[in-house]
Amino acid sequence: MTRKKVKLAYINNDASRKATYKKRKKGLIKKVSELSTLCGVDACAIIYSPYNTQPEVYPSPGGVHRIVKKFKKMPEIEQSKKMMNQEVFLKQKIGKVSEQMKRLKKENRDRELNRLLYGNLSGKMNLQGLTVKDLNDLTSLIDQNLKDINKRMEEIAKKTKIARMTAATAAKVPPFINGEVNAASATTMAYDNDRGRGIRRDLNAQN
Amino acid sequence: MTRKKVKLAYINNDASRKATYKKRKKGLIKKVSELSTLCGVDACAIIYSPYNTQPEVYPSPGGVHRIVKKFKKMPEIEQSKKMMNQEVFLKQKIGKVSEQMKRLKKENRDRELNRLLYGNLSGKMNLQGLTVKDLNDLTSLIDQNLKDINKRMEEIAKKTKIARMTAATAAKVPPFINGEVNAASATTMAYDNDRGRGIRRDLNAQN
DNA sequence: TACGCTATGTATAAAGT
DNA sequence: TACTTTATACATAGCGT
Repeated sequence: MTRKKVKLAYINNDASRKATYKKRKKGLIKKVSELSTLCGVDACAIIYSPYNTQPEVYPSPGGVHRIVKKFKKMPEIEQSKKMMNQEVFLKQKIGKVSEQMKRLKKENRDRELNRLLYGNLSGKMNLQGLTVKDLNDLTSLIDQNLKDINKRMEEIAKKTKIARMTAATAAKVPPFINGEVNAASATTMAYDNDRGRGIRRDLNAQN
Repeated sequence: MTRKKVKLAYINNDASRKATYKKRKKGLIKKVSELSTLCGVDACAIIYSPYNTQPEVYPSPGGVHRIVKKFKKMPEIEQSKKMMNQEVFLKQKIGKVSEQMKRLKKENRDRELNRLLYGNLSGKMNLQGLTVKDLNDLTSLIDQNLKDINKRMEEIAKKTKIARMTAATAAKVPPFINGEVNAASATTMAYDNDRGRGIRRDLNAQN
């Protein structure tokens, strides 16, 4: 069966178009009806099609007249205010999608940095190809990772109830359970094993 | 997360109702827009809600006016003809559901008869509790089963390419591959092993 | 031509942030 | 409160009858 992804455009094939019309009109009317019921709002729909001489409406001709009357009472200028029309609808949609794209780009970049970090953990990192921003972000990333690690360590320490362990066993753990390790010290820890500290000072100066 | 099944009734919780309204209104407008595009029809929707002083419409105030105007031109009597309104919509729905129930009942009955048939294949069938209709249906069922079996046999015979088999092996198969076995002979075959043939004549007489 | 089926796409109820 | 996420319910395209 393998259903296609619906090209949002006029359907050229007459039979398909009619079939789609029938199905979607039914679905649409159901939706209007549900919205009215669930949210207790006044809503109507009018659909003109070549398949019926009369328009198909919801909720009923009378109901449509009542709602339309209410609509007509407003001056046109008022009607245009804060109203959902095609243009606004599309613009909002575009805005949302742009936002999402931005997020995705950021996510991608973060992943890339992570890959860089973990891919080089055991060897020496090659920082030559990175921009200043990349390096700063990498620094933040390391900080965040260390914070996460320490947090996790504390959780595990609590859960396993270190206090009840023998002195000999507990002795192996202390470095990780002595209270919280803040961001500054975490960074220091990271750069103590690298040439990074000097670089970071430069970067901070540029910010 | 486990989404509930949507009780089609007014949502009492204010926050939920508003959330649902926003989502569904958006979905509804999208649907109207899609119907217009895909099928090239004139359609509009007007929604009044307590969340906006102005009604929310599709496609635009101007477009709505145009469509509404067209609608208002018709005499009310004409509008009621062949039009989709709430009542017709519900009646059609009820009709469809009734049809489906009918089908399901039939399906259930068929299954029951099948169970009866196969559950008694090796022993003697107890036909005492059955109605005349049950017996007739059971007869049809047996016919159908035999037809299916013969059809399947032929398919298998073709697939395994009997012609290429040795004469010794092929000799075991002939009874099932000698052309098509029609309904009448299938029935005969079935009843040759049973007292059923007599019963069937009686039943046919009653029909 | 219209209707039923079913795999797949889409809408959305809840819960999280 | 509004936006995002996730699991599920719901709508429906393409087929077959």
